[in-house]
This record gives sequence, structure tokens and C-alpha cells, in this order.
Amino acid sequence: MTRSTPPRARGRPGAADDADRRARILDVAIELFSRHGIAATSMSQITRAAHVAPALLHYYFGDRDRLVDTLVEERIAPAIGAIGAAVAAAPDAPRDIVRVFVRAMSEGVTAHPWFPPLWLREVLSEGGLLRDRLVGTFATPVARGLRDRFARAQAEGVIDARLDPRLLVVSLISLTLFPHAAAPVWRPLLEAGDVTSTMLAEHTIALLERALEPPR
Amino acid sequence: MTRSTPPRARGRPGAADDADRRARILDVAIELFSRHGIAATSMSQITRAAHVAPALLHYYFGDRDRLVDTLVEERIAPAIGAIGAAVAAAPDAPRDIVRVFVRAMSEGVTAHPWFPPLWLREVLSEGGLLRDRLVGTFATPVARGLRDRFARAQAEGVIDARLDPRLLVVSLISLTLFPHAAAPVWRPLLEAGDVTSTMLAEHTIALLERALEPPR
DNA sequence: CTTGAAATTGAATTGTCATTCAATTTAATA
DNA sequence: TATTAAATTGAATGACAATTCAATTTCAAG
Repeated sequence: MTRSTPPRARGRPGAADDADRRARILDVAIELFSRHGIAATSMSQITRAAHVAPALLHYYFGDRDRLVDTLVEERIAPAIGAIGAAVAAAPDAPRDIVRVFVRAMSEGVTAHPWFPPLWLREVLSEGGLLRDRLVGTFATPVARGLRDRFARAQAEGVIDARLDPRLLVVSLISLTLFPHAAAPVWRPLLEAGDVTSTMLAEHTIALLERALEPPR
Repeated sequence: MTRSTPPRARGRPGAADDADRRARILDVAIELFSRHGIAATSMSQITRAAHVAPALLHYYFGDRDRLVDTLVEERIAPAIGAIGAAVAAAPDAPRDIVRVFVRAMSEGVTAHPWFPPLWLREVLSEGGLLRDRLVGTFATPVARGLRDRFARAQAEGVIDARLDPRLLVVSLISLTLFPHAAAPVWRPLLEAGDVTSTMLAEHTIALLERALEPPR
């Protein structure tokens, strides 16, 4: 493998040279973390992909751990915040909650494709390196809010009594996050190259709306 | 960190000493791979957890790659095979397919808790190290079989016309695999410590059966 | 202009990892 | 019992990773 960019000269680069290396390092890092997992991605891999010297990472971020902290603050937290805000603003009818959540997730994921794999690996899988940093602050209020609203709707008789409101939250997240993360596998496998993000969202909404209805 | 077992003497151990190290290495390896990801797990971590010398791994399995191959052959393939067989034997009615699949998955996962995280990370996530080894041989026939049976049922009018049979397969897998892998997160978060594997399965079956029904 | 701060690099350091190898001990076979 | 095969280890090797540091270059402020 030959180096694709010529080795840069030492010293501070000229202004027009190639702007905002810091942002590019963060982009490359979150991409690699999402693709290969945080623990499996070395600093060297990041520097190679971003075409910078290893020492630059340490100049900007200190060490590995603080690089991860920075990504959480500057990239991941805002992305989750947007989804949480959309759901919080939704009306109380279960159909509306479902529709708003699915669409918000669909849009968020389109804007940030690194999100589903990263969440699967680093939050949900046991031993995930982001679990502690994200669950308490970000996931808990959204999930509990959904649970409480489903429970209230069920008490009013607008949700099938056989369903558990807590598990409904799990089902909802399963149906939105998982298909996106798994798309590279099922798309070719099920000959579903034509399925767009929107089609997926509408399928999910149709499925859930029907599932929630109480019988008769 | 002090060594928890005293360093073993060199040479072949006595028969009663501590049997079947090879099997124990495989157990430990699949557990660690499931918890931390394959790429993120070092041979040394495995040897430390299994209380054997690093060289023993190479004696039994050659190198890292062949250790993974061995795990696929001896542990993962049989586990998937059992689920595939159950589904293949199910009757053609969508309700039956769903019920058999969900229950088979639930039982398989109870017997092999390493399965969901490993599948999520190493098969479904982009860059997963098991994708190529598992998708073609194992996942494809099961997934396409399900799709075709759903499509036929839909043509006969027993499945809601708004649902896409291909995405139904995705939904089905999402609803079975994901909740198990994510359980360590949602259980405390949603105060669902009382939810058993069976309750989860029955919730999922109820949800899907209702969702499949054509309206009116 | 001069000077100091910012951005960037190559090289050095220290640790860990995968893999190999010879030595050692026990089991199985003849 | 003698001999060979199997199972296991400690130690050595070479690659690569994380981190530090001094040197270099450019920008910004005076």
C-alpha cells in the first residue's frame, strides 16, 4: 500500500492548504469507530485515514479516551438530542408517537449513517464503550417517556391489552434502529435494492399502527 | 491484578487435573468475542481468561483466523442450524411461521447467550468479521424462505397488503434478535427486571400476529 | 519587522500482541 | 519397560500501537 498523499512538510500549513483538520479527524474517527468498533480502531488507523501525523491526534485531543469524549459531545449528543426533541413534541396518541418517532429516526439516520452501527455496538452490546456515557443522560428520559405514554394510552383502551408498554418501547426501537444497521446485509440478500429509507419507515409505521389497535 | 490460578507446571497435565482445555478455550473465546468484539479481543485476553499459556492457542488452532474458523464450525453453525430447521418444519400459515420462529429464536438465545451480540456486531454491522462466513451459507436460505412464504400468504390475502414481505423478514429478525442483545440496557432502564424470555416471546408474537392481519 | 503562539511533523520510548520454538511432562503403545 | 506421541509451558522475536517531545513552519499581534 503506497501512501496516497505525499508526506506533508513539517510545520504549520498555509491557510488555503487544507482547512479544518480537527473536524476531519472527528469525521474519520466516528466513521471508523462505527465500522470497526471503538476498541478495534487504533489511533494509527485514524491518522492514516485522515492523512495526518499520529502526534496531531494527541495535540488536539490528548489521548484516546478524550477523543471519544469529544466525539460524544460534538457529534453524538447533538444527533440524539434532535430525535429526543422531535418525540417530546409529538401529540399523545400512540399512532402519532409511533409516526413521529419512526420518521425522526429515519431522518436522523439518513443524516448520520454512522449512528445505527455505533449504537448497536457501543451502547447495546454488553461491554460497549459508550453505554455508560450515553444511556443515563440521553436514552433514559426518551425511553421512559415513551413507556409512560404507551401505558397511559393502554389504560384508556387505545392499545391492545396483551402488549407490555415497556416491551413496546423495545419493539419500537428494535424496528427502527436494527433495520438500518443491518441494511448492508438484507438489501442484497432479499433483493431489496429498491427499498428506500422512506419505504422502510412507512412499512414500519403501518406494521406498528396495526399492531397497537385493540381487537374489534 | 494478581494471577488467580498458580502458574501451572510445564508439560502434559495429569488426566484428572482439569479436563478438556480445548473446549474451555472455545467457550472463553466465544464469550469474549461476543462481549468485546472479535477484532477487539486479543489472544492474550483469551489465554488469560482461560488460564492457559498463549502458546496453547497456537498449538490447538494455529493462528487467530483459524480459531475463528473453528468457532464458526463447532459452535455457531450448529446453533443457527437448529433455528433454521425449526422454521423449515413450520406450517405455512403466517401465524405459525411467526410463532415457530420467535419461539425457536427465544430458545436458541437462552441456550447460547453469546449469539445475539455476536450476530449484531460481527454479521450485521458493516465490517463485521463473520459476515462473509455466515450470511451466504446460513442466513440466505432461511431469510429467502421466509420472504417467499410471506409473499405467498400475502397473495392469498391473509397478510395486510401494505406490508412488504421482504421488510417483514427484516422486522421479524429485528424483533427477535435486537431485544435480546439490548436486554442489559433496557431491563434496568425500563424497570423490566421481571420480564422473562417467555414473556418477551409472547409479546412479540402478539404484536406480529395482530400486525399481519389484513384490516377488516 | 519582530516575536510569540498555533499547528504540524518525524523520531524516540515504552508497552503489548501474535507467533514461533525448544524444553518438559504425562499418556499411550509396543 | 522402552519409546513415541500428545499436551503444555516459558522465553524469544518482530510488528505495531499509544504516547511524548523537540524541531519546524506559518499566522497574528505588537
